[in-house]
Amino acid sequence: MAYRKTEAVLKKQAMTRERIVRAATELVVDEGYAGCSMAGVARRAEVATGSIYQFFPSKGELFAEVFRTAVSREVVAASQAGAEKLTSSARASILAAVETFCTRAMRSPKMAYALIAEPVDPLVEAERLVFHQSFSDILASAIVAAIAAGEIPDQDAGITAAGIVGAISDVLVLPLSRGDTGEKVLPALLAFVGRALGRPD
Amino acid sequence: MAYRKTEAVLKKQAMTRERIVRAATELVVDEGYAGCSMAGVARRAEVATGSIYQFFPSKGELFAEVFRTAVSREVVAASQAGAEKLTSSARASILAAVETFCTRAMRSPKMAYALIAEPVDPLVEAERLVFHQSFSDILASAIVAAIAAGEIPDQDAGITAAGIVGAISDVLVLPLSRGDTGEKVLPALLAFVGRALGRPD
DNA sequence: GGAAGAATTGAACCTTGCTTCAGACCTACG
DNA sequence: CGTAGGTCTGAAGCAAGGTTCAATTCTTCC
Repeated sequence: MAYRKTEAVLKKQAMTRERIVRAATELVVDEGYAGCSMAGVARRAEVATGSIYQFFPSKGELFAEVFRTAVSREVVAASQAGAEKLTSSARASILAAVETFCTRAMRSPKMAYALIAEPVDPLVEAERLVFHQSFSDILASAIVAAIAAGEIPDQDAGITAAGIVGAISDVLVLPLSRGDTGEKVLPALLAFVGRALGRPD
Repeated sequence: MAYRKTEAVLKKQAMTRERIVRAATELVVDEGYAGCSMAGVARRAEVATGSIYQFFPSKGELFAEVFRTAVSREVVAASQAGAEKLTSSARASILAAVETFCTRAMRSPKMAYALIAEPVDPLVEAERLVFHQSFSDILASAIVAAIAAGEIPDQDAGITAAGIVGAISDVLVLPLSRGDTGEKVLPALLAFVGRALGRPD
């Protein structure tokens, strides 16, 4: 046995892997999923196409990771924003989460469009479902809290949450797919969400 | 000149064309867009693969027509349902349109999923946007009427309409993608839409 | 330095399914 | 009938892009 992986090699590989994920992410941010090819990722990461396959078994798996990471980033940001407002009111907390999500989406429209609505392969599609679901779950628990606090009327929290996520998606999709910032829709969207939550009877 | 298209030939061709569109539509209803290949359409329509290209320049164009037809059918059904309730109240009219849409969607889940959310090619994707837009437009004008009638508070009708379409989509997507009927979500969804429209102050 | 073995390269390969097209078959009309 | 021209067939062609792999380069350790 004349060769054994050393610490340095492992570290270098980890960096390469990360560079690949970063390159793929940047490609989605810049061009959308449609503009992503393995060759393109390789070029941007400065590795050979074949090298990607040392770290990921397929294109689907690579981009599933890209999406998963992006999703978790967004979910954390939104739920943090919600948590910060929790002291004032449950309503405000929900609206803050929604607003944060929208603001961030408008900052990377291509990525947001990819996460929300762009056609992608099945493996990646699954991550998108996770995204809608995760975000919906955050809202749902906030909604449950708001109901308990008597701030909004009794309702099916899961449906309301899914409805809000859907409303955000559809309202943003057109602006986002154009690369437009769609800044002016935000107030109206927040008003919509506010009404959809309802007022205590 | 020893040949000139006769009435009978034209008629036969029109029938063939229609058979192709019908076969393609049935395929989407049965298998979703993912299960549609040109060979499959040809088999089902009992023509040769090549014959399809006598009527449609590409797969995208064929399915764009399939989607366009399906969309207009749904839009007509929903707006009719809305119009029928218009005498009672503008609110009721909007809710009737939404309910009709959902009920019909649940009857052909694969087609509904394809129209709402399934990954498709760009040409067909455009039709999907038209779908969301058309449905949104119907709701928007009903919403404008409701505002004018003082039944709901002043609001950006376009955003509310888009929000409602999005909410419907997202609430239905999970059930639909599973082929589930999702019957129990309808009341909660209608309640959501009702709240989102708002009550006069 | 050199042998053993791992990582990396990138051009060739392969798969999938849309599209084409040369030939067979019809239809119209003299 | 015959011929001119259209229509239909379905297997072959082809494009795009993901994946593979023989050759090369690098890493470890004696």
